[in-house]
Amino acid sequence: MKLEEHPTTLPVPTIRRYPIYLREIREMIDSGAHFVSSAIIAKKLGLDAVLARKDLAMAGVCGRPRRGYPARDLEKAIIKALGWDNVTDAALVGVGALGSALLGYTGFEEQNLSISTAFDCNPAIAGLTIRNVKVHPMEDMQRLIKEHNIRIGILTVPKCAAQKCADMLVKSGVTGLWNFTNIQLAVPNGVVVQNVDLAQSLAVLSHTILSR
Amino acid sequence: MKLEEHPTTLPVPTIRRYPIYLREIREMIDSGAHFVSSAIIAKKLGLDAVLARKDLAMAGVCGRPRRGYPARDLEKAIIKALGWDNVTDAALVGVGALGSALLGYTGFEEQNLSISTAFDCNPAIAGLTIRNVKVHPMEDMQRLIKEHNIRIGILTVPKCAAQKCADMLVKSGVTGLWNFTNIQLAVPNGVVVQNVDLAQSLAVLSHTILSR
DNA sequence: TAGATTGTTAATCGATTAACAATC
DNA sequence: TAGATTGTTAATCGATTAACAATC
Repeated sequence: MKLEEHPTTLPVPTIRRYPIYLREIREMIDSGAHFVSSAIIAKKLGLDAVLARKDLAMAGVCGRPRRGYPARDLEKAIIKALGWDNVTDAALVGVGALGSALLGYTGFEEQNLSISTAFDCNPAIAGLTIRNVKVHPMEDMQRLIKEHNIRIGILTVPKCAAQKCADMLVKSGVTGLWNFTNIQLAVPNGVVVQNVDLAQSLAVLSHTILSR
Repeated sequence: MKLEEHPTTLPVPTIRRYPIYLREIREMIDSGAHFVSSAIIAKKLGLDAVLARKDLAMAGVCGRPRRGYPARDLEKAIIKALGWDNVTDAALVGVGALGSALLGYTGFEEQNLSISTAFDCNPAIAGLTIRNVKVHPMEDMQRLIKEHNIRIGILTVPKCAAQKCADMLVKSGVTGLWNFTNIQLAVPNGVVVQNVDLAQSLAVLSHTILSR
């Protein structure tokens, strides 16, 4: 009988809370804490303490009664669970306003994400260096993605180009797509798509304002 | 006994799917459809047909056996449920790279959101007109937000300024904050905060790639 | 009519919360 | 020791899915 090779899949809600815990834990470490308790973290984040405790337990770190969890270990465990323990190289396609903003965003260091390569079909843009990242023509995609062993493709192209660019990225070998367009992408099995859809977020905001 | 004045609160997962249904329905209307069925919509979006049917039912539109739902009515009902039937004016604070990108994003028309005013504390930026929106100094916030009856504040400032700007927006009278910073904002009761946290989205993507 | 579709009611599933024992 | 905290087990809650009746 073969053992499970892959790490266990955690519940999506838990995964979504991990980056928030992570920030909090890091902040506490920075202010000198060696142990952090679920109660304090939960309070700061407005969550139930039991929920936080369960989430943290899933990262595989044991806490100590009266003390809490060892801060560094917890930090490392969460980073590991998210796959943020090594630098992940990503390629961004579509260097428009949003694409440039993402290229210049320094916050991705927190996630060990490095947008090392960018592509644009506009010959006036390809060739430029935007925010320290060189923009390449689409023809070079397959070669560069293989060369740099890039796993994640970031889609910041106009709607109409989205599926075509997704296809190119997949063909070049990326296994994850971070989709900032509003298109429902079709991808082969084994490729993961994560959509960032501002309309969904705004919908919750507007509806909540409305029904208050 | 007093009747409930506010529209019923719908489940958040349903609300988050509404913009996706809306796009699909609009597309079908554009291609001449007068009726749309839950089965077809669900198939296109990769959802269960019963789920789509329940979601659509919550918008309050009755479908007809063998036909489906009247497309226009359904469109209107969803728009209404989201509060997108009238233009909502929003103010954006922090005209950096992300702020500018949002100012220039044409997709908000779909949601009837108009970012009509922007603010920046940098005197080199305040006074400029960026992507057709005039940027004002922070001192003018309270006056302008009241004058234009602005309900939503969009926060695209650096971390360190986030809470202070949120306070100013709330003081000026906005009831909803669309928070693009990674800070956990503290707001008084009655003010709604919706966070757009890329780290959460990336966490799901990285973890899913990892555990595949 | 037959069959596609809606609408409703019940069952399942998973996440959150509650209760409480264990430990330092 | 007393009390704060973790960890576990059970209960609750809500969303999704399944089963099936109603309708055109």
